Amino acid sequence: MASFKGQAEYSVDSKGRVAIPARMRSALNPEANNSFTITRGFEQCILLFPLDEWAKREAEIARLNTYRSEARSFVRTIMRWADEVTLDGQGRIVVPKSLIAFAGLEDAVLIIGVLDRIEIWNPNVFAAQAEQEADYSDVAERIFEMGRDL
Amino acid sequence: MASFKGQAEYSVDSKGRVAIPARMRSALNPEANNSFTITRGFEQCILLFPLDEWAKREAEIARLNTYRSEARSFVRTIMRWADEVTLDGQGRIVVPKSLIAFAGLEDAVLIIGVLDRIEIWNPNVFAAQAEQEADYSDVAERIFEMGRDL
DNA sequence: AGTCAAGTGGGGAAAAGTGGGGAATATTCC
DNA sequence: GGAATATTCCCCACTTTTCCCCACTTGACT
Repeated sequence: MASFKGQAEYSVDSKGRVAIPARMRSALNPEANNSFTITRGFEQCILLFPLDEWAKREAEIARLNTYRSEARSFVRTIMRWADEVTLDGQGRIVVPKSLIAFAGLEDAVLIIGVLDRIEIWNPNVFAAQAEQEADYSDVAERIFEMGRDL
Repeated sequence: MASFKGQAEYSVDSKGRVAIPARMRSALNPEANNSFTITRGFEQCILLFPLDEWAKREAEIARLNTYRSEARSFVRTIMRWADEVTLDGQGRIVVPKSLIAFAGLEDAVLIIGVLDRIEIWNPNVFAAQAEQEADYSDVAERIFEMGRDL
């Protein structure tokens, strides 16, 4: 599995292009074919899954029981926003307009590596919602304790 | 497991480079590949985990169910600050700007070996927070009492 | 005194990020 | 259907940052 990490603040140009940090590009498997499935997150942000990683997710989704109305709605929402994007020669992707609007992107974006996915945020939106989250030490302590147990 | 110990006061140069003490470098496993995952600590300091050590922690994190909102925020918070750094030919690492800012690093740094990790502090920040801590012997007493009760 | 290892500083080549032009392709509108 | 317009894609150019290498200093040990 790709292991994205780190953060960067980059710009969105007038054509809706966003550069993907070189660190994260080099974490891609060759099977991803320099491409991502781009979709909306549960929070107000954009998600990028390498193509190979997305294939696994899609398989999971396909297994859901679509005789249940809830499941149908869930699958519909996920797939409705999903699109495929490929890196250009400069290591950038073009973000679909609908997703730019959804995430409220303006000039600058915050790009975060989150293990199997890359998240793209409007920095202001991120700051606003990060405030509501639990304190870092509460969160981190649990993880680092876990490590110690191994 | 690597076992770091001791302390040193080194400098940060204009390029954000910090030398890692030779003692600590020689404590690295070959599997660490002369690389660390660098991240923020609970306190206002920077943590370095040898790559092999970090891999264990990351495996734990990857097991979390990211369809749960709490887990998502948890993983995002951890991975956002994490980055991979490698020793250069002179035994130094480049500290990411966001972490320099977080830890408030200036010209000098205090480097402390703490078992499985290395901590990097602004010496002034360290002194200030050390003052607030309870007396060393009181702390020791409590910690080891706890252990005995388990 | 000489050698060696360790820490420090800087120069230059290479890579990364940013912006824009223009051909090819789609889309819209008469 | 065809012209006009818009969009997409690929390429080139510029600036900044990163990375790799070399050189100097200091202190320990022989």
